[in-house]
Amino acid sequence: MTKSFYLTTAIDYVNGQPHLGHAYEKVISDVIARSRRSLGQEVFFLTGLDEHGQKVQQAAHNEGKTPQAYCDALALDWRTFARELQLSNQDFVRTSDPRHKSVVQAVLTKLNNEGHFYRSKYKGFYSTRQETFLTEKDRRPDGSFDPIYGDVTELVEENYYFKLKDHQQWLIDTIEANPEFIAPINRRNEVLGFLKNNELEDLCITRPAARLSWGIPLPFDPEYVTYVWFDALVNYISIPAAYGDPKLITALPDLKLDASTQSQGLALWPADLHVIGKDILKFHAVYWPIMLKAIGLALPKQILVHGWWQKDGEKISKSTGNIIDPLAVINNWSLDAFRYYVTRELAIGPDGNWTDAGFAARYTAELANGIGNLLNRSLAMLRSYRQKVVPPRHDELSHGAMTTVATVRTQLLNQDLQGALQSLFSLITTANQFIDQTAPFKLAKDPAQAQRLDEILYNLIEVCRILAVLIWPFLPTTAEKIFAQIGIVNPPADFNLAVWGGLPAGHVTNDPAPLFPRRDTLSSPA
RNA sequence: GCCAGAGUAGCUCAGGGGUAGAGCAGAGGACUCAUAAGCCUUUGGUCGCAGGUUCAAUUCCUGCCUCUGGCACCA
Repeated sequence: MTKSFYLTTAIDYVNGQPHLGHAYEKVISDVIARSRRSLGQEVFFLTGLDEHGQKVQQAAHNEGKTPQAYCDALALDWRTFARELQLSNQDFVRTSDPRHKSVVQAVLTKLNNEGHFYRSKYKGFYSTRQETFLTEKDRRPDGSFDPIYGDVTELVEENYYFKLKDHQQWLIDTIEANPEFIAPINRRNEVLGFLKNNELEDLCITRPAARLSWGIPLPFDPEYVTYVWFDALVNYISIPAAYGDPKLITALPDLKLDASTQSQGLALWPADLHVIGKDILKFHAVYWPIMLKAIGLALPKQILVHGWWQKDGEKISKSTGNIIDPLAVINNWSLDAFRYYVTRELAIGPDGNWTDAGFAARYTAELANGIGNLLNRSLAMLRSYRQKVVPPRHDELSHGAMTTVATVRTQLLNQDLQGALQSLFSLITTANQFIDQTAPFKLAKDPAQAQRLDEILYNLIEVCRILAVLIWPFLPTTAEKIFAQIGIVNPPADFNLAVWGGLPAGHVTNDPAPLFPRRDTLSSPA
């Protein structure tokens, strides 16, 4: 079986409801997944939830639920959210899944047997009320701890540690030898700078089950559960293992799995892309590669780090109330408008700034007046002048269109989603200029110009058809609507359709209908 | 505090030793197929501040100011 393009999102921690940051990461990942599929690759797109830990245990307790029941309820919301975003994920992992737990335990068993762990004592200040250790940073200027922590006592706790330290130089060498491993480049420099200027400390990988019961028990010491690293990060390999990826079956020979899914033998690992936020870069660029090396697995091809959103130039925060509810935006403006704004507004990497005015401006200028109006005027002219029948093929805009197609292809393969949208819209401008220069509405008044009018109309409809194919990974519903209006039955989900001349003479289109109705028109009384 | 990066048109940003660029916003115009859309033209800048190197600096160097990111909690 040939290896699929395997991409993942971060798995989100289930305390609370999904917000713009979650939606953003999932949408850009989905666009990448759809792009690769359109370009002919098999794709496995994974997203999911991180469910263990103190906060969830506490929140469940407060609601009088078991942690599992609490997570089950929230997981439903998050799956619904994924559907609302039209994510094309193949699976949805939850860290409380038995299939995930068994992989985590197999990993822990293997690394323990091979001497990657040791026990050690940690002495620190412990807040019983918050059930957490405090650090020097938690002290107030006078040296005391904030009363919210209650009684703070010095406590000694024994835990398991993973030997990170030994692999520091290897990691530096690996990152330097693989320039693509961390993108964008400034994030790579950040990691290298950190690794060269600091000595790694070994990683504490457990919590005593006595104070954190909602976790995965260590197979070799039931007094402990594994802490976040060997739980959440492992999701990236636990799902491939569940589908019987031979690389994982070999690396984890003691793993017992569900035979029905395992028999599929999907070839997924190594991941081609981990899409993450900048806040979890260290875990993915430092801990995870070393964990994989210890397990005996290849590293992912690339870690793609995106930025955060601000609103009106300020940090998004619930307390100040400047929040964006993605579902409200989707209900108000349509899913495709949301997907368009977040992919078009910024490149993957820098922080973005959400403004309602900017959103409305892009909607009107680019979606309604841009792609929507081009399709509308092209189909309207074909209807008026040729009774919706496509004339014989003509190639006047072919060269420009094919140049755009080639550029977009390269940009999609480089995950340059913003650039691809910009390229695609330049073709819209070209087509609008073409209409202006050739003035088909004038030619229509002169029967002697019938052939020239045919030529122009063919070029316009064909450009619209190609635009639908190019835009499908970003705006799947819109692309399908364009095809439907042109009267094409097959889906626009295949990049190979973006070849000039695909529209046959004599084809009959449907009637035009606005793809993105102008909002000012909508809201004004008739 | 330490380590990076950035300050260029109203906004978002590109560029780079020799007449400052794009998109959007603003202004004007010709048209009418279209969602009053589209097209053409066009106004805006001491290129953060102060020095230095150079025939020539927005670009290179130094200092300063401001902002952002990282310095192991958090999409």
